[in-house]
Amino acid sequence: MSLIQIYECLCDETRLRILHLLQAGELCVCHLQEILNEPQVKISKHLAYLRTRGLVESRKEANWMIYSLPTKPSRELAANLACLQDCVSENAVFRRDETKRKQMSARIAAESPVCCSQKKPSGRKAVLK
Amino acid sequence: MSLIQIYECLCDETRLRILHLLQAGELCVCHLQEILNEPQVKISKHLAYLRTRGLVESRKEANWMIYSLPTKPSRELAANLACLQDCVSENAVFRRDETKRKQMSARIAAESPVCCSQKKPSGRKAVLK
DNA sequence: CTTGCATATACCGTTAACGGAATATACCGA
DNA sequence: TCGGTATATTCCGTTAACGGTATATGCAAG
Repeated sequence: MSLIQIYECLCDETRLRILHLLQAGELCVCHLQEILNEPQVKISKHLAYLRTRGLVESRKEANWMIYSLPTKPSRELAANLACLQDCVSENAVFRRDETKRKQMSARIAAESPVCCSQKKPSGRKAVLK
Repeated sequence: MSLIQIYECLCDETRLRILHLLQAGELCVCHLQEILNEPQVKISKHLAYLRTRGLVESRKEANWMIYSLPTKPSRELAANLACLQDCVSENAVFRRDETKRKQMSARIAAESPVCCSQKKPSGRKAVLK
């Protein structure tokens, strides 16, 4: 993971929003989809982009893929993620993402057995640590 | 100058080296050319790329164009330039650029009336503040 | 006003990012 | 095994970055 590759990953707003959200903790694809309000394929492809370059890690849980920031980020990555947090801390789009994330967490915590799409209770739920 | 645009500017090694060098002070194109050892057109185009996005400023002096970092950088730019400095401080390529810059400055200070190409003394010299 | 140097721009080919549509895969519950 | 949900991948068209070659512009010395 080179410095240039890090910057390449930071060149897209969707990826910036994903990275910003993941700094508050791991998320599955459908939750990202809900928060960012973007089509699944778009989220999925940006996550693949980030994963192949080592900016995020993923683990499988049932049929969800849960994405998170690396447990051991390089010095360059850590520095740039910190810088990103600083840069977007007052940005409306990123703040709204945070808010939506909190609302979603609250909904999940309230035991509403809904994962993402709010279509039907399914008895299943992505469990985030 | 958006945050995304800043990251786009940071995606290329030549541009990173230019920005890193400019943090130690302004430079003209031919000096950058000498330090980076890259063709003139490449340097010039990357400088134009940076200039149109507000990452560098330029002023004309005789027939030299002298490039520098913005006198009033945005918060995002300042943060990312600081981050860049931190990230490359131990990188061989960037350190070598610094060394070459110092050698060049010493040569100029020693009154060798040569601007860049070392071809012929011309009696002219780019004067850096 | 011509010559030479410094710099910028136009043109071209190659490559990769990006988004969307469609499809494939994987897993779970019934 | 079947249907549905979550996610990934393939295909495709558009766009922009990048590097190189050639050329143009601007300026200064003589």
